[in-house]
Amino acid sequence: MTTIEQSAEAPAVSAGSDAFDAPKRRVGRPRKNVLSRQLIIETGLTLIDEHGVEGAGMRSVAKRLGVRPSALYNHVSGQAELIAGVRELVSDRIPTEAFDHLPWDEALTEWAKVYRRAFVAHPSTIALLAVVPIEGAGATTLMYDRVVDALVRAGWDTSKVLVAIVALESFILGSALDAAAPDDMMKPSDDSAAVAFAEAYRARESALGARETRPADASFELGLRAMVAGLKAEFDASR
Amino acid sequence: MTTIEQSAEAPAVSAGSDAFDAPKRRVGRPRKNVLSRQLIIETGLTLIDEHGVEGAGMRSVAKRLGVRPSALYNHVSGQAELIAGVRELVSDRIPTEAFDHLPWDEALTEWAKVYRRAFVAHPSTIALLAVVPIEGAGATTLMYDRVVDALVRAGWDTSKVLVAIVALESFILGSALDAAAPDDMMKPSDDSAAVAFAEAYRARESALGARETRPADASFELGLRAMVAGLKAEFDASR
DNA sequence: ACCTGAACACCGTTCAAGT
DNA sequence: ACCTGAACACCGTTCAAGT
Repeated sequence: MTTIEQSAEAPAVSAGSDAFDAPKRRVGRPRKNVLSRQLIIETGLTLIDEHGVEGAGMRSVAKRLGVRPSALYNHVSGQAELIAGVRELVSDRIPTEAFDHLPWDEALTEWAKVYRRAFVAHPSTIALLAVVPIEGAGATTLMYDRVVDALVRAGWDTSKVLVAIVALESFILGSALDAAAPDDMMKPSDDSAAVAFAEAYRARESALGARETRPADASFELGLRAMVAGLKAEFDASR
Repeated sequence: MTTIEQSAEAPAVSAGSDAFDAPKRRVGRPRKNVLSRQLIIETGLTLIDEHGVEGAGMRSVAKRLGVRPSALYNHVSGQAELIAGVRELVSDRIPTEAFDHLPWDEALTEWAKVYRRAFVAHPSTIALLAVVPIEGAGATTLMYDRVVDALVRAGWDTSKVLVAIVALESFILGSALDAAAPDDMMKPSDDSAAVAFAEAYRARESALGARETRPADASFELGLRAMVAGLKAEFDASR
């Protein structure tokens, strides 16, 4: 209400510089479409990368596209579909070629790394997608299919393979979430009563500082090594 | 605005049944405080449990407490502090006694289970807390201290112990996130081209259905076993 | 079919006024 | 110090009107 009144008060010069607002298009259907589902979703991802999840609302996407918010509803059903679309967009870029030429445990390690990297590149998306259900027909399902197929061929029990993949995926998403948080998220205060923790915090800092490694990356590497080794031990024992 | 006008239109009977709205309190400081920081945060958690995260906004908390939204700002700085408070409230309930009488690897397994359970009991909080920075002086830090102390006493390298704990924590939070999602989140459509995946999905279904186990629980158990075994192998090898 | 313009029903937060 | 009442600056979404 206020917003509308304000923009109605100053319809003057349309100041060209960096303004994404004030669509100067007259009413009625335009001769050529200015929007598409894909364009809207790509814009959503761009805005998420620039300003975080809360910067990618319907009104912000519309503004960036030089369009009124209501115009978006001709192409997406609402914000939920926008978010689901962004999720698919990000996960479509996760390669699975490692399973073509590597032993299953090494391929799984490679896959986990690129999987996590895809989401760490868009930190703000992580909390979102973990919650959004994937659509049954999407490219994400095809990625799972590739991984399942490779593990079954390698000798994994068909009824257990998904359990293992989901376990690994939980670790990947949790690690991506951790990577999205600031490095000093759990920095102890100087006068902290948690002396053992404070000591370990400092020891980690100097150990990682030498190698220029982020704490989140170090934890991911260690955890991935541990989990894959544990899975392999269980796999070997069962045959 | 609309809300205010509506409640002003019907100030009539104060209909007692299940109405939480329309505070019948006159202006000015009340003789006895009706609010407190703790009460506000506990109400926040209650509403999250009842209606999910989006059901616990400032206005909803105020309504449940029979108070105007602006009254909350006398006790919390805003929504961010409310959420951080809820996080602390949930994680304060995670016990660490297992470290008193069990070997480190078994204690770590127990801790992971109760840690995950605390958040699975409040599914909607999970995405939140993973992102919210913990306050340096809170009870969460003291929990970390307890775990670090136990592992160091057991012989863990001081510079590596936090790396391992954060790795395990990533898995725990990822698993809690997974448990919060519906069981059929990745159910393949009947005509899916992902045949290996669909086959594995059915095989998992019948294997777990026999034991009445949720898929998310099975993955957590397997992943936890694998990761702790992997950590133990690396620990044993390093001494 | 696909856009604008206007409105509806919400948010979180600020602040003066009252006790 | 701690509440109400009113307002400000936002949201997502709906829908009639225009082409």
